[in-house]
Amino acid sequence: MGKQMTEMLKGTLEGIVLAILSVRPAYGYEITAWLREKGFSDIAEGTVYALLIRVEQRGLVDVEKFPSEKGPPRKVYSLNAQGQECLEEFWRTWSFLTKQLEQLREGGR
Amino acid sequence: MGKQMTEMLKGTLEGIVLAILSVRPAYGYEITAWLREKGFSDIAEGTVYALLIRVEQRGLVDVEKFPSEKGPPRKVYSLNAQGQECLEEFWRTWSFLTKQLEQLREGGR
DNA sequence: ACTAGTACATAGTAACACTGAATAGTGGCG
DNA sequence: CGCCACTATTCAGTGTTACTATGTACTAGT
Repeated sequence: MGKQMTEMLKGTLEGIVLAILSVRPAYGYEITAWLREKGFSDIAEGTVYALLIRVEQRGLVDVEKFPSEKGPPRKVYSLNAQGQECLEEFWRTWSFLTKQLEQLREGGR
Repeated sequence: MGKQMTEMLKGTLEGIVLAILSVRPAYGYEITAWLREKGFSDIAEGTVYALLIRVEQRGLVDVEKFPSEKGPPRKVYSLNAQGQECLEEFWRTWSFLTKQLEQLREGGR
C-alpha cells in the first residue's frame, strides 16, 4: 500500500471499522476481507485485530464468541452506545476535514 | 484538540500544507496562523515546523530566507515539481478515502 | 501426512502530531 | 532600563497508530 494511504488511515481506519459495525456485528477476519474487497488492497490482518482489541478495551464494542464451522471460534464485535457516540463524533470530525479540504482543492486551481 | 482530530490529521496535514503552498509560497508562522483561522483550533506550532522540515528533506519544496521586519528571518517555502506531483498523489488517495467513507455513511443509515 | 483456508494474536518498527521548552529579534509601556 | 507582547524558528521527548512478520489453532480435502 502507498505510504500516504498508510498515514492517512491513521485515525480513519478506526472510524471505518466502527461504521462497519454500526451496520451489523462482525468479526475480524470478516472485516479484513470486506476491506480488501472494497479496495483497501492489503490492509494487514494484524492491523484489524489490534484495532478491534483497542476499541474493545476502550469500551466502544461488545464481544461475543461464536463457534466457527471451520477454524477457531469467531470473536463477534457489536457497536454499543458508547461506540455509537464515538462514531458520531468521528463523522463530525471527518465532515470538518472534508469541508476544509474541499475549499483548499477549489482554491488551489 | 480532540484526539480523533489529532489522529486523523496524520498524513492529511502534510497534504493540507502542500495544498497551501501550491497556491503561493509561505513560511511556517504564516501557515500556522492560517490553519488556526480556518478552525484547526490549536495545531501546535512545532507540528508545522517539523512537517516543513520533513517535506524539505524529501525534496518536495524549495526554501528561501527573507528578513522579517519583526523578529528572526522567515524561511519561505515554495512547492517544486516533485512536491506538485506528491500533492496530486495526495488528492488521489484522499478522493479514494472520501468515496469509500461516503458509501459507508450512506449504508450506515 | 500435507496443504489450504479459516480465525486470532503479538512483538518489534516506522511515521507522525503533540507537549513543552528554548532561542532570537523587534517594539511599546511604565 | 527592565519587562512584556508579538513575531519566528527549533528540538528533545512522548503517545498513538498501522505495518511487518511471525506464531498458534482448528477444519476439510487430497
